[in-house]
Amino acid sequence: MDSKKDFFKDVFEVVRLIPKGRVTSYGAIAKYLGSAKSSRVVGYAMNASHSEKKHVPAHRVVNRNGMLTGKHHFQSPTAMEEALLIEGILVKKDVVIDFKKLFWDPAKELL
DNA sequence: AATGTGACATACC
DNA sequence: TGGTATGCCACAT
Repeated sequence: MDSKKDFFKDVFEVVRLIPKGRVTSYGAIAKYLGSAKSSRVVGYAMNASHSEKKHVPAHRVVNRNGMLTGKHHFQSPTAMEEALLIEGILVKKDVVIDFKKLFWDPAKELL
């Protein structure tokens, strides 16, 4: 209540904690924050990440399907794939390969 | 101020 | 098996 962006701030923090070469899902973050049903807000936070002064690796966040649904919101529609590929994450048809293996669950990793 | 929309997820039909 | 409906919260108009 201090700030309406409290949720956003938490999301950004978690996203920044995502290790290189790993990916996570909106629902995982939302759940970690305590609101699994607020997954939409997580996605919205990514959209607001542009307002954040610090860089937020939003490219490491994908939907539950492992699909790069938000790549269109990046600087370039290919920036997300490129960024992921640079980190060693293979992307095919806008879908993260071995997403299940590369999946980084904050609720478990940050436990 | 109120309504609508959205980078999702889950449930139900 | 897939489309529809609802929940969640913040932002845009």
